[in-house]
Amino acid sequence: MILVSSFLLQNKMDYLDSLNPEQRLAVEHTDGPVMIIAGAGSGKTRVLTYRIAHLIFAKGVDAFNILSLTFTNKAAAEMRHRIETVAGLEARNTWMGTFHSVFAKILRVEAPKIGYPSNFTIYDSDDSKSLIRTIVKEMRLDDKVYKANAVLSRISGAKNRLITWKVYQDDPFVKADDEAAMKPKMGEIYQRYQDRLFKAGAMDFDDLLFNTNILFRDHLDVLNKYQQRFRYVMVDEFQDTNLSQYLITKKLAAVHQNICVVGDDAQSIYAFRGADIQNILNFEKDYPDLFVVKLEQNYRSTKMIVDAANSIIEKNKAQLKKNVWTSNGDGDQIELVKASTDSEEGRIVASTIFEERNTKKLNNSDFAILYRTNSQSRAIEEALRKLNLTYKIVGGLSFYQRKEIKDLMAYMRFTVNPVDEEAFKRIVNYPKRGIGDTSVDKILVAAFDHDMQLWEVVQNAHSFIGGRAASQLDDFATMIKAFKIEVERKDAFEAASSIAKQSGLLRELYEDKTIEGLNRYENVQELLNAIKEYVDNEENEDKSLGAFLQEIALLTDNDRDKDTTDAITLMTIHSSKGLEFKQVFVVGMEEDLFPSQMMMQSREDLEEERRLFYVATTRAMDKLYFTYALTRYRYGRLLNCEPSRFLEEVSPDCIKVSKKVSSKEMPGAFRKEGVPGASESSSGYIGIKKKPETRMPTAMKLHTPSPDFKPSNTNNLQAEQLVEHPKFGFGKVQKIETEGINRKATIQFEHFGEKTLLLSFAKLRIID
DNA sequence: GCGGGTTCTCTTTTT
DNA sequence: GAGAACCCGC
Repeated sequence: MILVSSFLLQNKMDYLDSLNPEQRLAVEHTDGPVMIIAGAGSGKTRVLTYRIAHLIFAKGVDAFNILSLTFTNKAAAEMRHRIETVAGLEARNTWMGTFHSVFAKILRVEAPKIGYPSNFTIYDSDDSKSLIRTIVKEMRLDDKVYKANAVLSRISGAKNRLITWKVYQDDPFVKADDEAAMKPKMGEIYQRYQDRLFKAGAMDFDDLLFNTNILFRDHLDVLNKYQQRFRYVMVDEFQDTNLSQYLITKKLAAVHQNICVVGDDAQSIYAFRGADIQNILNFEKDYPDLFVVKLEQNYRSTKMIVDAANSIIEKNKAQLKKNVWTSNGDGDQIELVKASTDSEEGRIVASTIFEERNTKKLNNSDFAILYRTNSQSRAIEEALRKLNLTYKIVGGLSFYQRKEIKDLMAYMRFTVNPVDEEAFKRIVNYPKRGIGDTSVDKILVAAFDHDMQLWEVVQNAHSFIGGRAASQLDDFATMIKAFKIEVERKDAFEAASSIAKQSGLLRELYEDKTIEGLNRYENVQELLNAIKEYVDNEENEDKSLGAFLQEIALLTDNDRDKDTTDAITLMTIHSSKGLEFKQVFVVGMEEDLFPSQMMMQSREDLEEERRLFYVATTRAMDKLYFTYALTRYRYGRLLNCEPSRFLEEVSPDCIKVSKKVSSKEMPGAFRKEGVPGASESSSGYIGIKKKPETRMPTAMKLHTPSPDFKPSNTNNLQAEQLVEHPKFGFGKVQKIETEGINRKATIQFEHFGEKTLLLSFAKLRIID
């Protein structure tokens, strides 16, 4: 054992020599608070890996005392793999995982302390939304006003900032906000939602973090236990942490103060999930004796790509100063490709890959196609299939979101935790057993009225509902009881197989002989295989079904083992973070698509989209393409598209207009205008058509709201009134229109011209 | 309670 | 364009 260690140590020391001075500092400065600002392609994962190895070998730290938090399971798996190659099996005891998975694991042990069962269920966002819909219905509210998505994101935002429903309801600012949005019942929905989750023994994604905070706040002995255990805490992708996550890490590191955060503010792209870029910008304030290292040398990309990326990101105001540079070769300019339609865009991308692959002897896996939204993959896929190019899609509709998978999982969930309301509703009448919506409603109402547990009501169905449905429910309860016994006695795989068969689910699918039906059947088999693998894996100590469910609830499609065949990668820019490819296509570079129109509410939003653009750009090692289409099918409609404003923000020296342009439409129409400074191509000068009036002037500074800005109740807003908008500044109401249940106000703003705003969204201050 | 047809809604990113 | 919600007749 000692021999092995010293051999690895020797090995590691060789590796140390291969690091540049900054990387080495980041690895060797192990104690006290450290912030590593790691520019794109600066060898961040390598540094993190060696840092852990260094802790174990050079400093003699027990791997058991190291906690390493990442954002995706994939990143965690990658890190674990790399550490084992550098530091050997000893590193296995390091706690490594996503925030959600690590704290779910802790909560599984400690949950009873805060009143939850240890076999609590984790609700995914579909479950959450369904529960919200139920609550909105029960409260007899308009589900067009209280849309599940909007309500959930509001609640999620509150939880990520550790605002309880009580605080939420008592806060006058929140109240004013909700009233201005004409959603005054939001606080009550939050309260009921939380109550129902609790009764169902369930936590949503945000609760895993929220409740960890509660646990650490109310049970100092528990906090102390983990503080002692995690002597070294590391956080990767720190720019994407939200307040809830940040406070957990801060608490954990409070005793030993060995906290190391790694991140790049320029790659912060998860504000919609509550990530707060201020965490990284203000980290220094929390730790005055902070040691900061900047990794600025990019090892990944050509000089051209690094320059282009820098020219993009420098437009942002909110950022830490750094100077990313590379000693790599110049490389080619970025190719800008215009297509007439989205399908032509796909064709050009596919044929370019086909040619490049053959002339440069590249593999499919050297190419990636990145887009802003998942729905854009369709047109690209079609084109790739026509040329027989192998591709794989990362993300998109997840395996775990498929109906058949959720159905089987719901059976397993309900068996393990028979108060899980969402699981119950899913399976009680599937396959059909004559228990309709009316009976289900009666059961739920009975549980609510008598303040009884769902499972108790189901077992005593005769006392609450009559006739046929009651005896059907008896059979259902008997079946679940049988499942419970199986779960207790057998391992996850045996129990799950038995549940799949006995429930009739497998038969139901088997009888469907359509292609989709066959697919569904195979998917269920695949899930069972996954369970088998889980059981067979030596590393998993707890082989119960409950343990497996815990594990799987936090997996996403990105984490599933894909075939290792050589394939082109298609994914959203968000999923591409941390990856690299020789050639990258960023498709759909159209205004309103990228930057997304939904995002364009404020300067902060624009800056986040720009960071996303930066992330996309810096994935490429050798060659980068931007493509856009002049028309695109979206939601079944053919839209006219404007090229993205981002195209104009890239340094003109870095872009050339591609020869691969629209076959149907040659550039005559746009010959006069053009990308400022873009070089000419042999086939003509293709430019960017401008329509400035549809754009928010980027150069113009957005209004800063008055210090006492507070949205007014806009129910009685009328024409001629003066208002202040937090982003657009002062303006005068022109007219108010009612469209269905929506009210719209047309406002003439001092600096931004006339805008029509939906009153349920706009936060306006009425000036008396 | 069920099945089939139709209408409506949501179209941003993920743990 | 897809999936959920809704409606209607049996």
